[in-house]
Amino acid sequence: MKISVKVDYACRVMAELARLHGSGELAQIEHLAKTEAVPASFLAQILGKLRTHGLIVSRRGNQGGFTLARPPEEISLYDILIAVEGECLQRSGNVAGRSGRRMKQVWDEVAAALVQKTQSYTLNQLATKQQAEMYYI
Amino acid sequence: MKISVKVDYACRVMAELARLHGSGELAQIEHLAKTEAVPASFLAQILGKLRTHGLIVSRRGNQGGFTLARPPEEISLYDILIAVEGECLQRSGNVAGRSGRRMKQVWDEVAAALVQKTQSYTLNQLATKQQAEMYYI
DNA sequence: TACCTTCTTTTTATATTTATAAAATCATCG
DNA sequence: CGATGATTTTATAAATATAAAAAGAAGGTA
Repeated sequence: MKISVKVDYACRVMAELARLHGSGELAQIEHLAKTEAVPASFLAQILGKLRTHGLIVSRRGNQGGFTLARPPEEISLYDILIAVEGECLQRSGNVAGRSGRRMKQVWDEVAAALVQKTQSYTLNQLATKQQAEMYYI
Repeated sequence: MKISVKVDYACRVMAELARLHGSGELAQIEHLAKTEAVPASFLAQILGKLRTHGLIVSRRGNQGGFTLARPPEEISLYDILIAVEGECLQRSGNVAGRSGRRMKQVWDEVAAALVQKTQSYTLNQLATKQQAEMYYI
């Protein structure tokens, strides 16, 4: 029940892509890695996930790079979570013992609350402009 | 962002302790392990955490065992989470890059929602009586 | 066509966490 | 004292997270 570095990286990079959205230019891995302080090699894998889940599109070759597949307001924090981690608040255990069933019920309700909360954040809320020049390394 | 087997075990065992609460008898590891289908040796460590965090009390020796430190309605799902896992929805990463600060803000808000939700469940809600005889192994 | 750029995929490596087990030790009761 | 049962310590297998690198594919340009 922790937020992995990976999913945090993914969100930061998506926020940067949101800032660049509309300019018509593609962002390259190198740029994203620099501005969001993410290891480039790790980022390549993360972008792969985001792409296969349809959140971003890519183009190879000269002037290639990445851009959002949809407008920022149509991509939620939840979408990113699912793309990078699969289901959120999944139970690894099985339903056993006297309280197994009831606990599953409870976990499902807690998970539902989390889903609702994360769906309420969209990329344009994450990509605030005023922090565009503030780096914290 | 997964629910670990460990914390699920902890909750199930606490639910069973809640059912036994008030009878004046202590529950032994062996009993808890059986009725909630938890490996006994693993359970010993989990009970240790619950004990050092003040959720349960124990007595050694003959007729020893465990019991809740407070009435079931004063112990929440959140209390168990903290005891077994430490902070909930902690970020493992650091605050870096153009979006680092903003993302931390967002994660904190999401975490707050989760805290509120888990605090709303207390042990007497988890330990439903009607399932007392229903085993799912 | 040749070449360069940039994404894409795969492989490999390491560190950390998770889940489990077992053994040794300590406390308490009768 | 001796049996019982909690407590602590240690070990370890497996999974996961994080990271780096290399080989491969695609697109654009000279």
